[in-house]
Amino acid sequence: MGDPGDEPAPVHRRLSHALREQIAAGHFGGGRRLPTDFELAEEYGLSRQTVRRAFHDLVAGGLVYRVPGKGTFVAEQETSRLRRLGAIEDLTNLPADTTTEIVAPLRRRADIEAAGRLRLDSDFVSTVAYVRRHAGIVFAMTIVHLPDLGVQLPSGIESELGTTGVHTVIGVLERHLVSPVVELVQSITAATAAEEMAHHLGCPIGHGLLRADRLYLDSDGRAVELAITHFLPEHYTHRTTIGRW
Amino acid sequence: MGDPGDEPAPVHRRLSHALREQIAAGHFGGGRRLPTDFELAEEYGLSRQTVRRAFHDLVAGGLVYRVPGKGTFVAEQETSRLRRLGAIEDLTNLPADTTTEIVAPLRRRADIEAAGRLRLDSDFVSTVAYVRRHAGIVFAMTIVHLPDLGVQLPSGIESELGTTGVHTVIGVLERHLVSPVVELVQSITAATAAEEMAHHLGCPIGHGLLRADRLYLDSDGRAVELAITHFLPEHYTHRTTIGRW
DNA sequence: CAGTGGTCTAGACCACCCC
DNA sequence: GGGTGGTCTAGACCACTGA
Repeated sequence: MGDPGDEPAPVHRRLSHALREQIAAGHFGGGRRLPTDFELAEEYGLSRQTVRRAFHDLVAGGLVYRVPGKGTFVAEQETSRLRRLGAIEDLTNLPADTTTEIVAPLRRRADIEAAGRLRLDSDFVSTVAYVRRHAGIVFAMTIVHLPDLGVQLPSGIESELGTTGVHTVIGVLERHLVSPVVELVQSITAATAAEEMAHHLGCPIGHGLLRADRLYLDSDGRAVELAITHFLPEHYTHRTTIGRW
Repeated sequence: MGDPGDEPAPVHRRLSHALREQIAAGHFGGGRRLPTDFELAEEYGLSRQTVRRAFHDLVAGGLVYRVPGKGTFVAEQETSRLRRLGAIEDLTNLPADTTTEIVAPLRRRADIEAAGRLRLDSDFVSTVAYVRRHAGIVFAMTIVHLPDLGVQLPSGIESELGTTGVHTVIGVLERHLVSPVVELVQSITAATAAEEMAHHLGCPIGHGLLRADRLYLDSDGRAVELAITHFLPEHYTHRTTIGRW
């Protein structure tokens, strides 16, 4: 009943999704070349334009780049403190060498502000907090607010996010949702470290931090997660590229 | 000589450029509908696919949105402290009700770090600093570094950026460049206000600020401007949207 | 029902790269 | 010269909107 939400995705999107997964699995690692338009059109029985449409999305997300006369290549990994967000899927898995550690367990409680930002009728949200480490060094702390979803919250959400967790909350959560997450609205601003925040991040009180609010929306426009992350500017820079007039 | 750089832009890009300008001029103000694919194809003598390609860029930039069965509409303006960057052209004109005031005049001097980030052989850059106001309130301070361009620096660059200026430096500069600006690399992090910065921004020393470094590249890959802006978080939030799996 | 945007195909020409 | 990606065309079918 209602909308099943399982309308078949367009062919070009399924192709770009398949290519993303193959890239993530390292099938084209080390700057090796991807198949050409014509090869993929042949392999999947598609027109070249449909293949190009799929590549267009990957290029826009910064995952690959194309060179006229040469071919299509996997973009080099961003290293150290630079992070690029070009696709929602980049958020469902933590980058290599990054782990999370829970500092406040999942608890259901009233939070008017978070509930309002999640556009809930109720004032109750479930909240969990954790720190993120890269190469063993804490570089951020995240507070996640989840609405009362129709489904039971995944019971393993905490154990799955243990010290050596490699998934983000949204990555774990998404497997339990009926509608997929299709949009992320991100607001970035600056903040200063209060006492508890400074304690978890290992910085002085009053230290300048980068604050990112990320609101995840499913295909029905419902907010399914609000994540508020404070980054240590010494260890994290948010980078975006705008181009192609 | 060398490369003239005046290779004709693709038709779809010229169309999207024309539509951008008409939108900026208010031809489709107040959520009114834009022409349909077929109308534009007819008017410009193009195929529908080419028109769609032009619209795709505008949609990706967040300038317009399309509703199946209804039409194409200009996206609502972001208000107050939210700012969205979807296209380089958004940077060449200041938003409405925003002005600039020079606080340090243009001067040529040695700056190894800035020269390095502009990838110059020389250590000399020209630097100018100004504050930005919105509705009369200072919300940011920008330091702009310019390389020694082949051309004479526009003599009117300061007067053009007076108290009531409506152009950004890159907007003025771009009219004097041989190659157009086609790419912007932006890094965002947090910083704290030093004494002079705090003075210009009217905030306490040590106040948390949002710092954005913007490097503008022309079509030959040369850096033509490095702009370092510190924003007051109370009056500015950087917002981006990621979507469409 | 006509009109809209979303998708896909089949074919073409071009500039560029590399052999 | 063959292969690559970039562009453009002409036509088709679909789901959805709104009168």
